[in-house]
Amino acid sequence: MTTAARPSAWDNDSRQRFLDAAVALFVRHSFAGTSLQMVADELGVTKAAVYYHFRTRDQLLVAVMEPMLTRLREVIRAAEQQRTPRARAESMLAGYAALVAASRSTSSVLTTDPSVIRVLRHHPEWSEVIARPPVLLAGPDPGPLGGVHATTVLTGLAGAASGAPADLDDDTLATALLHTGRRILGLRAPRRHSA
Amino acid sequence: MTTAARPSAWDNDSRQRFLDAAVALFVRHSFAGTSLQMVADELGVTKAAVYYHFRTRDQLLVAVMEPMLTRLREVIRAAEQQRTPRARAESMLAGYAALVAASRSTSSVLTTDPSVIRVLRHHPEWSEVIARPPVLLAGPDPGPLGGVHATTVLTGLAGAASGAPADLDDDTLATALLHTGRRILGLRAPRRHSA
Amino acid sequence: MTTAARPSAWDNDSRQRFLDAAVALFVRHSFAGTSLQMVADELGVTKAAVYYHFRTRDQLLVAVMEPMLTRLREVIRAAEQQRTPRARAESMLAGYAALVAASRSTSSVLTTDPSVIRVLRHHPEWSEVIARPPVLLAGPDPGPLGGVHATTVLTGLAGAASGAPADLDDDTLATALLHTGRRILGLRAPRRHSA
Amino acid sequence: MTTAARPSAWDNDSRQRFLDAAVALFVRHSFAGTSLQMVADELGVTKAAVYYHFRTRDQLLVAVMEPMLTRLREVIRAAEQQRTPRARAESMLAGYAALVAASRSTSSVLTTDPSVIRVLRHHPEWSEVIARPPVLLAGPDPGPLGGVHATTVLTGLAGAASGAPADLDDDTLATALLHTGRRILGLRAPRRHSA
DNA sequence: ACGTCCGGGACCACCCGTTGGT
DNA sequence: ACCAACGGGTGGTCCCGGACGT
Repeated sequence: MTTAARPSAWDNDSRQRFLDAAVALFVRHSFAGTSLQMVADELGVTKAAVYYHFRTRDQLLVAVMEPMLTRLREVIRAAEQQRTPRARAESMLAGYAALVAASRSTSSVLTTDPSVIRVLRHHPEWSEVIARPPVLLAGPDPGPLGGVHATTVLTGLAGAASGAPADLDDDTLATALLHTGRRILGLRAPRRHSA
Repeated sequence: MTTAARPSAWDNDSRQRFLDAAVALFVRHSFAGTSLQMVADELGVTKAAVYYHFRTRDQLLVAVMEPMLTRLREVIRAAEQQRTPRARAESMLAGYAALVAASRSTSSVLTTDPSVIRVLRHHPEWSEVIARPPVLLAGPDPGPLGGVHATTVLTGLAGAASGAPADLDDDTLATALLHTGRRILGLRAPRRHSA
Repeated sequence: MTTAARPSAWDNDSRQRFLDAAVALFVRHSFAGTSLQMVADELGVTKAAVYYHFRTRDQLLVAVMEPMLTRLREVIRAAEQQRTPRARAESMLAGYAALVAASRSTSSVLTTDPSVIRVLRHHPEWSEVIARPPVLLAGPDPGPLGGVHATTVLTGLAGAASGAPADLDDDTLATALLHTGRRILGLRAPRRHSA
Repeated sequence: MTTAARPSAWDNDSRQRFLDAAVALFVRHSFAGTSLQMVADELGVTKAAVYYHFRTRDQLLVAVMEPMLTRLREVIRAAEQQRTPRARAESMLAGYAALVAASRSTSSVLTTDPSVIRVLRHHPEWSEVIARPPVLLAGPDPGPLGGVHATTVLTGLAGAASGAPADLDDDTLATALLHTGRRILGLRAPRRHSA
């Protein structure tokens, strides 16, 4: 009974296999270059099986990105509760570094593929999540170069994470990315209150 | 005679309109998401007109990327003539910063679109141009993080250039990107021989 | 005991809900334009539920039409027992008017949807029921216009019945259609034997 | 030379072949039951050829119905210029009888196929053409049966025309339908001013 | 008496590339 | 230098039917 194969468990399991296959293909061929047929072939099923779980290709994309976007929303929320622009940028940066280190593929797809951004912008619940990070990161430097540096961080860290060797563990990578991000933005490591 | 209507001049002019339209669409929809029909519609002509200038869709892509790749090849060549890894990285970085500032759209397409990289890899004359920059930039830091920083520079600067405000002139942007790149790679500004 | 919950009673009840939903959709979208999914959605169940009651889509159609076709067969049988062509036409007309008034939706689907006729023609038990009415109605006028008038009656009355206001009761509608049909066919009201 | 095959002539000719094939299939299978593949197969070409002339299946339908709808609009316009309800109904009826006799297939498709009506209703330029005829025909009899008779005429005449023998010439059929229509609506033949 | 998940196939829309004209 | 027309094929959507579970 402890290992009873509940339908819902199988359900999630089966669904996850589609998601994993989809990310891998998005990374290699971009979203627009990935057909449902390719996803189906990757798993040895037919397109109808994909269709059962995701009624449209856009919904497949949203389902793929959702866990990462949810975490990103948390990061944004935490950053916006800081009191100074500098603290908000530092918080956003640290959260973002940890996020891209943990979700290397999806992060890179999110920041690089214009088709992905186009789709997510049409989903009201995610459009804000896409728009905020650059603003938060550019906060301490409101000059024209502030935006440039923010973009450098967002695309650079995501690109670096997706290209990092697989045997580099998430924490190490996140720390390295955090330090790199601070150098780009000109932030100094904040003093910790305790320990 | 100087302004003689040479066919080749007209030719190049017309051809350039297709190239410009294509880049703009590649940026907005990625390469895989851009059809010849879209390019034709953008210019108010038929697909056959596109096909007259470019025999295949891949050749259109190559034609779009070629000027930038040629310059990139020059940058690589110049960098490889430096004697120390540090000088090679510095030279590569400076050339790359100037290049992406001058070719903002194409650079970003090159570094972010997997379909583009796939196509160029199949062209022997360009595959090397794609493979060298990370190696040169990672030169001074052969540890696992060297590659991470190199990737951060390549994707970050390109992303920043493509997102930079249009009224930021190329030289200012290139300088800013160069400084950012040095901070990422941990390079110090080299002493100039003169002036 | 009379109201005992017999399985068959429940069965028929549930089955009837599918039939009703199906007719409504056939009227709005034609048979070819109605999918099993639409029927299922209309009732808030899955396709499997539909499939449990009707093994194929064609059988769903036959089940929908069957009550009406059975009655139509009775009408034809009664008409063919009359002795003169005129009496046969009058009998057929009266029965048809009453029938379409009682089965407004199904009648209109039967006479107007070519896909429906095609399916029923493949069912030997119903092909005759479709073929006879025009012949019986055209009986008194064997000229080329006889067939025209017969068709006018068959399609016209069915169309009128399906478009009639819902608060018009069946008897009133049937009487009106009967009179209209007589005018089309040039029939005079027959003398009744009694009462 | 007088009959020189101008491109435009060929153009229209080719397009007309698609339209003719489409009507025939709509009559036999209804609109929803007719695929572009069936149209293509009927003419021995590929779907792309159909797609070149009509960008969507709905546009093919509109193109098929357009000539008839244009004539119907004329008929409506002429009818609405009459002064009495009776004269409007008579005018509408005469025009409709001539129209369905001349466009037998398309008329029957228009009045019987719900999918067709649905599509045309989404086209603002035609929705009025569909809505007016019943009103004009029911004019003289505003009771609940007026609408019933009007519908009987519209569906009945169209059905009769589509089922009429092909060797029945248009004028004879139109006259017969006109007389039938008058009997249904209870109209008497109007006195002509002259001849 | 249903829901879950999926195979196999058709549909429309649209793709890339070609031919033949002008 | 360009357009009209089309072949051959794919992409995304959705269909009918059915195996399997409960």
